[in-house]
Amino acid sequence: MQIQDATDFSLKYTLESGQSFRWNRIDDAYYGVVEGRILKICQVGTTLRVESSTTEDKTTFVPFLRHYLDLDRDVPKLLAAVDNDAYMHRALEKLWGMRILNQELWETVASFILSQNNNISRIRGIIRRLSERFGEQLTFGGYVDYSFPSPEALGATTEAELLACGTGYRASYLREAAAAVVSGEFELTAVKEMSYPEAKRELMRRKGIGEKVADCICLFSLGHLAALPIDVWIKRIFETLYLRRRATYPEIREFAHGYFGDSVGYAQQYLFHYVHECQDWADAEHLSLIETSVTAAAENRKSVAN
DNA sequence: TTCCAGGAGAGAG
DNA sequence: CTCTCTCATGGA
Repeated sequence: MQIQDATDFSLKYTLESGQSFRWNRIDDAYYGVVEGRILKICQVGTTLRVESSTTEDKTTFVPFLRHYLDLDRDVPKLLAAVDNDAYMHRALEKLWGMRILNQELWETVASFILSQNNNISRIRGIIRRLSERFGEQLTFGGYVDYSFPSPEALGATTEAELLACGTGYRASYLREAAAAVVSGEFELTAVKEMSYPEAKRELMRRKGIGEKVADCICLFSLGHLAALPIDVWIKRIFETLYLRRRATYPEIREFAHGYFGDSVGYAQQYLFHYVHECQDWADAEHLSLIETSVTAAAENRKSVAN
């Protein structure tokens, strides 16, 4: 199966930017588990070659994939709207084509509950062990992986079993969220229909889901591009580059929304991954990129909006 | 060995 | 509202 028109798309940056924890690169192909099947995806130019471990109906599989990879959104247009300064411009150039995935809701809820006060490589390890232990085995040629565990599977475990997978103190958060989904108290299908503020508020009713994790779920699963997950890196980025002072989370949120607008979630993802790819992200040369343009860019945005 | 990581909850002020 | 302390884990 192929998608021929993957223009302005980078499989590498999309799958390696810390929004999904389930992809592995082997040579030039990416292997991952998406909603109960193993996918192998390979990008050559603007063509994506996709293979699945299960038999797929092309009429539904292609739209499913396009939505997962956010290929049906006019991302270049939206990125133009956040291209406000020379620093952001450099991030956009380096990571051009990175898109924000639309991932399955339960897996995203569970994954980002596990992400708190944790690092990406360790989150990946926890999710792999949970899937091995509580998911179902999938095979694709010689490649073996496991589906993400259902709410039923995780809700029925003990915290000791979750701890054995390395979840740490987040075990109770995960188990309780899973049990709430099973009982019907936590309605994921309803959350999908909600606006961004409603969905965020509903998600934050769960123990272990605060503002940052709720924003990750809204952005990486529900397609709410106004969501702005502020982790230690995003805080550091805005304090160092844009505000040039220590700032509270509400201050950062207010500035970022005013500066980048409705697609601040996309802007955030480019900045987040750029500083992870680039050790000298805050050297004098980089700092000068914003100094010269932040004021003008803010004025420009305001005049465009009016 | 200490520090850090896509933080959140509980408590105090 | 803001600040602080704690939480389990393992790689750097």
